[in-house]
Amino acid sequence: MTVWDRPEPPTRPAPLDRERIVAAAVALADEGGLEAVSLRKVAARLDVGPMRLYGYISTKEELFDLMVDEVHAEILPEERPGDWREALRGHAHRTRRAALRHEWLADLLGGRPALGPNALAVSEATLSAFDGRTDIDVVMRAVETVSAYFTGAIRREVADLRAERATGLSKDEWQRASGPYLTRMLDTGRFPALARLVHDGTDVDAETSFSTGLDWILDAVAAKLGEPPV
Amino acid sequence: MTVWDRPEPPTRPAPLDRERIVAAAVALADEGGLEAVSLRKVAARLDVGPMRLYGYISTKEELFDLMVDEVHAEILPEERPGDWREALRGHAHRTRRAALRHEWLADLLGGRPALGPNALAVSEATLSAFDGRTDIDVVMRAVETVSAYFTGAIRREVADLRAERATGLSKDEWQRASGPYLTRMLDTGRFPALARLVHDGTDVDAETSFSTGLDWILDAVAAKLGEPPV
DNA sequence: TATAGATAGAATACAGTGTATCGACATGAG
DNA sequence: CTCATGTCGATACACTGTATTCTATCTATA
Repeated sequence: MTVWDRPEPPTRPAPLDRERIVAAAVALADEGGLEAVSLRKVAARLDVGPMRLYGYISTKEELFDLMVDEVHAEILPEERPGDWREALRGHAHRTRRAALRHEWLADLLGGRPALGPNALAVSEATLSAFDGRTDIDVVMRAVETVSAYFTGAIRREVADLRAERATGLSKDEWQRASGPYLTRMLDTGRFPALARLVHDGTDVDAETSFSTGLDWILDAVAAKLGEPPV
Repeated sequence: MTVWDRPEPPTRPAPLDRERIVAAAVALADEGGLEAVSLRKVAARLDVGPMRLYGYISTKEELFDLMVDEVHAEILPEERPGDWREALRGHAHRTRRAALRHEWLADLLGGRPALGPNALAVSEATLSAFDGRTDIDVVMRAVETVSAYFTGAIRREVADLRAERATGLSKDEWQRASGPYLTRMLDTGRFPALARLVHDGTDVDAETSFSTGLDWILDAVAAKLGEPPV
């Protein structure tokens, strides 16, 4: 009679709590996207009836909010940023990387105010890089502008990624050669400027494009904060 | 026997087409948000069985795409913009206004590539304001940056609007006084920079904030396009 | 004209969804 | 031991997107 043939005790399910629920939901979303997250599936993954969840969560939207806050833990900077520029840039890039790890984040980003503790901590970290500044309205505008930018940019990047994946073609192939509908549209001659851009524009990788736009905005912010232009 | 007592002919339903379907869907969404749009309700509004729609649309997502393109008709500029700056600014503001008329647009914006004819026409209009420029990569980055910004900014604005509406409180009241959860969080002292900003920051109306951020970015773009700083 | 075939449309069906409600059971208090 | 309380599971409801199947109506041919 060893450990191995002795039957395990009737494994009473590990006690439920929000953390476990959110973790299960995140796992599901990572695997199959947001639409793979259903309360029934989350519950199943925890060996629990669907209704149990309502003891910890009052609606599915709330679960989504919790998921968003959960990944904000990954967005927290590890060390104090050197200056405000580094803080804003880091915030943007870490959010982007989190969204590439959890693509469903792109669907939720900006969809509702993010007020969870981790999200607040992220804001705090970013803002604290502006400590000592008195022009706090400019600071506020700066943070808002940058986060509007990266929200939009990340959404677009993920959207493009999915579209690309759906056709199984590389972006280059898709845009230039085959993508039959778009090619046809551009060939109508109704969109000359657009056609020229698609045809002659060099396409840069997503990260560079993200960074470039971000840096432009940071330059603008610097100007508004009264720093001398480079 | 007048027209009035003569029974109408058995009103055979107006012939179905995409336009009518999309219009019905948009109407539903305007009234009750995106979640009020179900194929059954759209069909019902057209006095038609749900399955009829599949002759014109192959999936619900496709319907959403069509809806997005439909409102892009409202985003088309009425007259040719004076210069690129006016073009970009106009594009942003018209998109914002469209999203305030059709809040559900905020949920869809940036969620998938917008390639419908109207969306393409909007891009074309914007791009054509750069006609004659040879630095087309810079132009591309400029357009992308600006549209990333307004996508994100619009989403946040609508999200805030809804949150505000949900509590029935004015933004001011909500942020400062009652919003019990947030106040409690800020009172923990864990978010001093954030607390200070919420407390001391003057809150400007959404439109001004949108415009300000946009203008900053346009300034940055101008710099990159090699125009002298103001 | 009669009949076969094609086709458009409705009805039904299925596998899921979020969530309200209700009933059993366990646990703690008197 | 009894009773109250409160937790948890099962059941139920109204709805979703979409596949399939059936039934009329129209077309074309014999």
